[in-house]
Amino acid sequence: MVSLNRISEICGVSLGTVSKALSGKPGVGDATRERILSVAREHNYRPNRLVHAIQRGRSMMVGVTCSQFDDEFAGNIVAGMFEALYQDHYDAMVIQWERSVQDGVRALSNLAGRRVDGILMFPPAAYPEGAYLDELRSFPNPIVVVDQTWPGCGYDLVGSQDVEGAFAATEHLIELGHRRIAHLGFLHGSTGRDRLKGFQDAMIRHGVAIHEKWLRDLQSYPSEEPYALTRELLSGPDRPTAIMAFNDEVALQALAAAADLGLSVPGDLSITGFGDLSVVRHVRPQITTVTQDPREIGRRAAKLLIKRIEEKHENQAAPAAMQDRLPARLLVRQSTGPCPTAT
Amino acid sequence: MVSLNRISEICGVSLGTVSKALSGKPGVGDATRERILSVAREHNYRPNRLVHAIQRGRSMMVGVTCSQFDDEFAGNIVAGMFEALYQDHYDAMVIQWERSVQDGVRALSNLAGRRVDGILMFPPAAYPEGAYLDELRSFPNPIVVVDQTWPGCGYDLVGSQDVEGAFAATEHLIELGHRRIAHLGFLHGSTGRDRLKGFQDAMIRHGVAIHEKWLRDLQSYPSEEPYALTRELLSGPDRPTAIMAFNDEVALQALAAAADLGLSVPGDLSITGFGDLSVVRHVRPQITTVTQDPREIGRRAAKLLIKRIEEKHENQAAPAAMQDRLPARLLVRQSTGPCPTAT
DNA sequence: CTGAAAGCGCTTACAG
DNA sequence: CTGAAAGCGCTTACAG
Repeated sequence: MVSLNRISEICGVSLGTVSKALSGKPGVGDATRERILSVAREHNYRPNRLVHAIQRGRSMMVGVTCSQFDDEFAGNIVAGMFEALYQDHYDAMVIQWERSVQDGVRALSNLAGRRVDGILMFPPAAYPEGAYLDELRSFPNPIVVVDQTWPGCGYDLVGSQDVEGAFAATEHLIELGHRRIAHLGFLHGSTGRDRLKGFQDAMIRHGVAIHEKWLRDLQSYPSEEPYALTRELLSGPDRPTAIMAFNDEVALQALAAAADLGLSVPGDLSITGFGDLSVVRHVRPQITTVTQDPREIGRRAAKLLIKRIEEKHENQAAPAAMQDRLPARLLVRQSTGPCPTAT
Repeated sequence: MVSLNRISEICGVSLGTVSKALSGKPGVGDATRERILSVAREHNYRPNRLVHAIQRGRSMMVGVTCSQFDDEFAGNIVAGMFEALYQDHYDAMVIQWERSVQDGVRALSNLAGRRVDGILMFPPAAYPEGAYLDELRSFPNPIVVVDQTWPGCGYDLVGSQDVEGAFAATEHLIELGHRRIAHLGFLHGSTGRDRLKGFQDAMIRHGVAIHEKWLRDLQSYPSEEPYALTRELLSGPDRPTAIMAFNDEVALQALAAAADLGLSVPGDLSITGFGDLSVVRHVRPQITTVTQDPREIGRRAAKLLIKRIEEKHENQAAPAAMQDRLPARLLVRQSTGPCPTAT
């Protein structure tokens, strides 16, 4: 790539003149400007944005850490982030979280070394600890956490109303007459714990007994574990009539397990998911679920981060961390139905 | 973030000495080095990698353009890329392709402005044209295209053996006795055209007639169109006994359409997918499909790009563009079975 | 209108 | 062992 210097040589003018001409600043003769512009075009000159970043002390680059892209939810969050970042002329440097946790210090210090103006963090269930967390805390610019948080996190969060969504799903099952409701949860993460809380709240509110034996906690996820746990749950003599699953993918596996056991859904068993992935519409029965708006979560997180960056640049005092949780609404489809009459 | 300059002030030594001390170069007294290191640590100093990039003429950053992250296939490709990039100490700047095509010149010129050392391109079906393609051609560094290509592309490609995979799937249906085989294709993209070719090759090889009326071309994808097209295909008096779908998501919708029409799969209808997404294992019947290895595709693409970058840096002549296509194997599951006896 | 100089944050020969 | 200077690719006051 040609440099300004090279162009100034070619045109026989000084560096400063070329700079002014190319950035459209006044104070350059028309003929000179024309000549410079045409030479620049001919050589395909692009101003080096790394230099801008150094000079201004702002890279206009944001770090995005994400544990996995391979599902629709994460993908849409990231897509929403990109949308908002692009609008405000920020670029995104992406690092994969698993890696960054494993080899955390290097990945994070990379981000600091590149002088990113902030970090959008989509954390995995295994939240950061130890040296990694120290490195994170030493990062000098704003951080916004997305979807999931952890004890003592202290950063801004944009996520979903997990408690409320789970409450609505549970209430729906109760209103259908179900009393024997299992919960297939994922308690390693804050969203899973929130959803369990929504479940418990609804059960208590409606005076329905919670049976420990029907409460499960996924240990490794994603995996085939939800399928196995569901089979186990449904194989005993004393089985639940409804299962509230941590999310759509878990619900999908629960559905498969029910099918393999010859149980009809929703005839024998009702199942709810969480997230409204497109796949739950393409499956029969279509799964009753709770909507989330990952795209909007991503957008809002990026906008909030940009706001924090601006605030910091104007030397405003850092405001207290906030939580922005988007509504999660119940979407009734085909996988839930009236409780089968007890035998 | 403190600068070297600031640290040299604090320590009362020159810039050069600080630089040498922090980068572990010889020629600094032990006491001085200790003092500098401790001050740097205390102030959380991170060398500014943007400066390195300018000085070396290498940013150690690669641009990744991707149309969508919201599916497992794309997500794993990107994950594979990150894995290989990280190993060789490259970072990734990611831009979303839809955006970059729409507003193409800005996004690409961004990449050039950031001086990325190369581009990993995961193109959408709507391949680049016009001003965008011009901008792409003017990009001075290596480019590797992934999964899908376009007429006159001219860049290295890492993808799958789409023709062979589709051939195997079709042959499988033929061997099950099917003769009335529909193809739900997506001919806007090269992968779709390749899969159609594999289909045609197998049909011709086995002397099975291809019926135009059972050949469909999805216009908008992703969408609900596959569902609608399948219903149409299956509703006439003269319906196929097997459908070969462009990919797993299309197959999933075909399965839903069949279920809604009361057709049993594979009793009345056989369906094949392509891609081996995890969801096709969690659905009943599990879908017969063709495996792809997106993670390895991503890894290889990144490695190839890095190789090209090194070659270029050693002033080697640019080698001819190559295609690296990974095996796509047939995976028989539950959605394909013997052709029902004609009535 | 044009140029020379300082500076952003570094590294790397080269003096002392 | 330590420092001063040049240079990477720019921008921005400030002279002329």
